[in-house]
Amino acid sequence: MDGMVEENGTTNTTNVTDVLSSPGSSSGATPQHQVVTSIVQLTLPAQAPSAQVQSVIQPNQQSVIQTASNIQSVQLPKGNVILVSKPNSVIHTTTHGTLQTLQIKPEPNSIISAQGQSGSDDSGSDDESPKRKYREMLTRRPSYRKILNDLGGAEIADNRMGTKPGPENEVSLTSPLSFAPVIPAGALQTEGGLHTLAVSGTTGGGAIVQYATGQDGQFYVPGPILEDQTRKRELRLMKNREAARECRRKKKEYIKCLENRVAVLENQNKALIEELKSLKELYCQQKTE
DNA sequence: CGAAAGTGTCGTCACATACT
DNA sequence: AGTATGTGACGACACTTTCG
Repeated sequence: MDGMVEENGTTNTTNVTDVLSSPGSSSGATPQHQVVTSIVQLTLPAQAPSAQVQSVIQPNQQSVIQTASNIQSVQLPKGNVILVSKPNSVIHTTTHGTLQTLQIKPEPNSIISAQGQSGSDDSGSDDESPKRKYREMLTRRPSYRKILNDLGGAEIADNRMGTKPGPENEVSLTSPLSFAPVIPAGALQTEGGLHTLAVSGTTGGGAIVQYATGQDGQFYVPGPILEDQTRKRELRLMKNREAARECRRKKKEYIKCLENRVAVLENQNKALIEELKSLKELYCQQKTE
């Protein structure tokens, strides 16, 4: 990704026509690009059935498409559409030597479906109810996984780091219990001779433990119940540990993508400013002649 | 050089949401 | 309703940087 930013540092607008073309261009072999208010039309020449572009694409957001060879960037304002004249065309994006495929579907209403290398959860099961989709849009910020997929970073997201169980953190609850003398008020419930106790941890957490009391008043924890609770808790902690790692990794990736996006947009801005400057100079030159 | 401050990482908990 | 999952928040710890 970092490499991508550096590559994008130079924008050369002279080779625009090498990759992007409009359907109305006179020659199929020398394509051109056309940006119409909110629609970018692409036509791939017959000789070039696929063209490589780099992209920072997010649905419903201003997006950027750039060629792998720094040739051209096309900015898509929010809510825009890419039209490709050839149905079933494919746009490959390159990031760090890996490919992401954007499949252009022939249906008029389906614009682009992105398919990362992982090919995981993007199977396009559109049986989601509109109600659910609406609610999702309104209430839940997209997960990093989703955002990354949208950004084309799915191939990175699946590149998991090695996971180690971290035995030093696997606190065993099978050790002798010593909570009985410090039972807080209201934390004890009894049902059928079996008591449920809420135990507070040292770091603000807690656990629910069940135990029974014998005839001598001593309490004991039924073995199978304790084992089951311990096992469940350890399993939950382990899963959560993994989930936290994954979440942090995705968050980092997400931030990296955002930083790359900023870099790309800054470069574009710089190029546009330069272009404007030279056009102004040209205009002043012609005016004085 | 040692203490304090800053930074990064990790495990855990709590909670919201998704799923079954 | 119960369970699974994702993620923000928190505290602990290790490491680095800064300052006197």
